[in-house]
Amino acid sequence: MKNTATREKLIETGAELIGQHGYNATGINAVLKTCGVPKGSFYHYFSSKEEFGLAVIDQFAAAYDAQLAELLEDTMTPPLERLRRYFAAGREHMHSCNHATGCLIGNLGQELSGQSDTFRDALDRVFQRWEHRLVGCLKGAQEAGELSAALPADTLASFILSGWEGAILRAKTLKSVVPMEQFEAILFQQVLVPPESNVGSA
Amino acid sequence: MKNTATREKLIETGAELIGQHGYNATGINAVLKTCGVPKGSFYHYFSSKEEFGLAVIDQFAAAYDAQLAELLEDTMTPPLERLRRYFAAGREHMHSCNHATGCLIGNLGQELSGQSDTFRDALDRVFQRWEHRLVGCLKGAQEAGELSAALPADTLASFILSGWEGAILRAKTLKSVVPMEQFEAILFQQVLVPPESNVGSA
DNA sequence: CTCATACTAGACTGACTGGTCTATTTTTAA
DNA sequence: TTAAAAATAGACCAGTCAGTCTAGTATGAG
Repeated sequence: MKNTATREKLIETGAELIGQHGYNATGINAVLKTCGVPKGSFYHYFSSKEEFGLAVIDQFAAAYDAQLAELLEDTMTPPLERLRRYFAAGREHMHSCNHATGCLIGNLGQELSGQSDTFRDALDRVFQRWEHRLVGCLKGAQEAGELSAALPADTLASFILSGWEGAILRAKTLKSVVPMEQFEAILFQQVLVPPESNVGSA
Repeated sequence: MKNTATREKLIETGAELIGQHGYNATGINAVLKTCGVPKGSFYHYFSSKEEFGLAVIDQFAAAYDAQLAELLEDTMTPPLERLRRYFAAGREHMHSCNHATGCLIGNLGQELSGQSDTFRDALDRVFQRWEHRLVGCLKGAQEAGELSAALPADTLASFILSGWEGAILRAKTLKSVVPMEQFEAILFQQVLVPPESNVGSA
């Protein structure tokens, strides 16, 4: 029987520290000290820091995707309202980490995608799954008549994901969720508009 | 007379390496080896790596702001066309660095704003100057009747900056400028619209 | 019980980190 | 001409890094 508890503890601690300080700035020794695991165990479960980092990404992606599915596929709620709840959850998370962590995948994408193709591929897959969830929600909104069908859902999803990630970045440097609120405001006012409406008219 | 050539060479090399690998992953020795400057000179000009990093940011911000002013305040060109040129320049730069570097300020904002308030402040000031240039251009567009005056220019500028930074991040992880193109497409189709137009109607 | 495997434990290694130190050369000003 | 200041030069330091190594303990199968 495999003891996965230690492995999970390492990954959990790693996600926390890497989220706070980034991948390069997080030493293995710091992870070990934080969760009280000896080095021998670490290299029993992971062959290298890179493999560990990938495991952290995988674990985070799985948990995040589950949360995303729950929020964006909640059929009891109108599609655009699900999106609003998703944004609200993001803002809350930003508050709860004192505007310091932001989005682990976004952080690592910025830090590592120019450094290692293995990491870049892993992170890109996460982004694409994420985008795919958005596409589903947006198509639902179009079918429900909440959203103009004139805009292709996949382009829209890419637009939203980019904007949201950028807003998180700005929120980090500003130490305020205002950029996230501004992004959401204009997004719903100008982009996620019902069919045949006259938006933005002066 | 101060010999600023060596200092500038250090900053230039630093900007390049930090842009490629990030701040933490760029060692001082690597910078020195790349530009052939001995360590004694480095610590003659900079008291620490942090001060060096801030100098790199300052230098980059000044150069970037100058370029921004040239593009966005070119009165021979209609305001929204200036913005399109700015986006085109960004895409070209993304190509020219093989989708690896992206935006130095965005990279460092992601990497360092949770790590050091000094860095965070410096980077935030750059973002704000940048945003201010956008506000000017957007107000110009509103005055020229190219853009609905219903949307506050500062909220719009924040929206654009966030979206653009996020699109750059996505472009890095995807190794493709498509996210930047998608952002621009929807931005001009839905957000930067003339007064009283019926956009997005199905 | 016995033996192999899973796991824990942490001292240790070589490479590299940011930073210090002393010495030397070049430049400037008087 | 000379002395101070600016700048170059790189050996060196303590600390940290990812990763290795050996040893010991727990566990489960037969």
